[in-house]
Amino acid sequence: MSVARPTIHDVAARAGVSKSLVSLALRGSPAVADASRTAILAAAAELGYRPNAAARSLAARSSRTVGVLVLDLHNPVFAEVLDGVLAEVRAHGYSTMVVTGLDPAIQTSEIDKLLEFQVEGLVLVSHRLAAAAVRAIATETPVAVVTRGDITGPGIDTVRNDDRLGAHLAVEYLVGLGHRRIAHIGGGDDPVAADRELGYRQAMVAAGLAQQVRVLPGSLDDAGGHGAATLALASRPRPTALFVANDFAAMGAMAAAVDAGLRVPRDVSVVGYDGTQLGALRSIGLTSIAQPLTEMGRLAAEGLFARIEGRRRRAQNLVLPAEVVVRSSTAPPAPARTE
Amino acid sequence: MSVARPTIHDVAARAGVSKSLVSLALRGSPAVADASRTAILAAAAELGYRPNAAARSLAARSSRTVGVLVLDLHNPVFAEVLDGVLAEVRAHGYSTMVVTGLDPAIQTSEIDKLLEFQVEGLVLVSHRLAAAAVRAIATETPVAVVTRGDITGPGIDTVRNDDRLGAHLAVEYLVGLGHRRIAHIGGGDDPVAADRELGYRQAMVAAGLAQQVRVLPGSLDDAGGHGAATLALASRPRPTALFVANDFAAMGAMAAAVDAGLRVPRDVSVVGYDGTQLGALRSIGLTSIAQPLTEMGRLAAEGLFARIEGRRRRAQNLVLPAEVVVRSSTAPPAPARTE
DNA sequence: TTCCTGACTTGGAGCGTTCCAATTCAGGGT
DNA sequence: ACCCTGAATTGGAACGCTCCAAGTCAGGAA
Repeated sequence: MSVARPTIHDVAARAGVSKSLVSLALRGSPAVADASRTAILAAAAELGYRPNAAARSLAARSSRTVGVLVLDLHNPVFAEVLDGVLAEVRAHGYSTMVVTGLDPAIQTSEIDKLLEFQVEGLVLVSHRLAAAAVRAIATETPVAVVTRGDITGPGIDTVRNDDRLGAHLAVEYLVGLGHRRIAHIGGGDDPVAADRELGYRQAMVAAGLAQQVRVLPGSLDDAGGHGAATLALASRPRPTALFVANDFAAMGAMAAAVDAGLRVPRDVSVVGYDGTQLGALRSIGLTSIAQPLTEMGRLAAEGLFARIEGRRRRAQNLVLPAEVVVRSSTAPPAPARTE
Repeated sequence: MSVARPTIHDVAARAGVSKSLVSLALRGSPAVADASRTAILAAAAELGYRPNAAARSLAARSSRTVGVLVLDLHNPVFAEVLDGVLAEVRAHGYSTMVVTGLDPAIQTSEIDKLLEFQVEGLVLVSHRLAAAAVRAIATETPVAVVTRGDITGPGIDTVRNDDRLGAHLAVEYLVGLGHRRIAHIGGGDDPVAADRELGYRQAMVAAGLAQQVRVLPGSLDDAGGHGAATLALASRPRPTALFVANDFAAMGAMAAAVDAGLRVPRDVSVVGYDGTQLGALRSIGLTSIAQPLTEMGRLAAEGLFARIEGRRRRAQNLVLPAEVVVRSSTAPPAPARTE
């Protein structure tokens, strides 16, 4: 391609000043005389000069970049969190390097790359790393974990919603509608899913429905929700409502209901978790426990900057409220029949 | 955080060799004696040495990184394209820097950042840049554009599907089912959407249905599809099938049908475009014209490396086939009534 | 005039690597 | 004993920038 990009030297030569002054002018130092500044900017524009980030990073001993690891870009949850992170990072004039990987091994290698780039902080959105790995990373650079709160330590901020409380909200909402046979479709061994399941159990007991507790093992995706819901809906007495571990799986559960010849919400109500924009699509209309995903991303980044800029030293563990967002997948149960 | 990371000098001192040999050993040069290599690797491990990417990039005059711009991470189309890009880039031992931005101004500033990082190539997934801007970028670094083929020039590869042909497939498939009143929900002024609309018109004429051509202006999202479909379904005679500009909008259209008291596919068939995993969700089951999204991403990256490595100089414009993926949103039209 | 001051400007020393030419050194051939 | 060779290793010069101590220079005070 283009041979030899112009450097700061070329700009200096063209403007008839020293490279140091060019550096100063380009970074907006007020000490530069107006005439010099004008000449330098003109020369830079004429040459199509573009600063070399690697050189700047090396010389300034600062990359002005934060890294972000997201579990899976297919799940819209992560896109929403990312919105918040990116906006906040941009507001601070930093760059973001985004990497992904479902597999922990890939996650580790991607994080290594970020650290080699000398990122000044790391946001982990739903990682699958071992606690020891996260703590090790936190000794090198500030870390903020979004959606999980189970790993803490010096240098590790967390931002999450209270999944247990969210599950309570779901159960209470369904109970309020008149449901009693409320089954839960679990999300596998994910720590977040475990909390939601626990919250479900506690809330059922608190509502005097200990007898009705029913948990079907599923997973956090479409297929898992479909499979578990199929089983749940085939059992007798059939549940009148399903509280599913996340929106993605809830969509599978809704399909399972249709496949079983049931109508949502007339025959069975479905509640998801996350409050993704996906569930808000008109053809889905999923009632869900909504987390403030974008805000969580924003807060994670904000917290990171507080540490990068030395405004805070202690780790911060934020817990944000979740709320029931009612759409069209829930309704009071059909009047009791002789089941 | 951690003060002063160990450098190659520290490793050299610890292993009792010169920094040059450390550099050689770390990069796996066969010229290094086994004993030295072992000592160096051990020293590096003990110190927790991590190479500095900025320094390497500067000294080697190569960042071994490619940049990727995606329009919008919320649309699963892009996640699928990204899968292909990331896999191919990783296979070449390069890193990827992903940036996003719906707004052309943000896209431009993000691309500037990528260029400052000295990326060695750029993949643009559904950008919204002016042709002149893309051509300017292509003078600095190889560019591959995915999903659009309207901007060409030296240094610009394109990978897309034939949207016009895909639209033909959709119409022919619906005609084959027996549909005649097939309306099209357009996707706005996007060049991709324009091709799909054109293909629809041509295919209708080719099928002898010139009289039935009906195009409703919409957009490439849920709301646009919903609005346009509502209008289409309210008109008389009502279309028996809707061919919608993309999957996202098609989901809105399906919802509009339900809202109008119609059932899909009994009363109206819906065909989308893109073949996203979203449409494959069990509760949606959208028939769609599927593009090989991941493969397109992979090919774009592969083409980029062909240019980075100097194996090819001329621009390449790939057009991949699309295919009808039949799911549950289409069926033969209901037997004709006296409409 | 001389000195001082403050506003600008500058050269050079890094930053942590890679790359290259040059050096060392053991062993084999003579 | 001497030269040659090739394998292994090395020092130093970049790479393009930032940062700092030091320099220049006009104009005002003495």
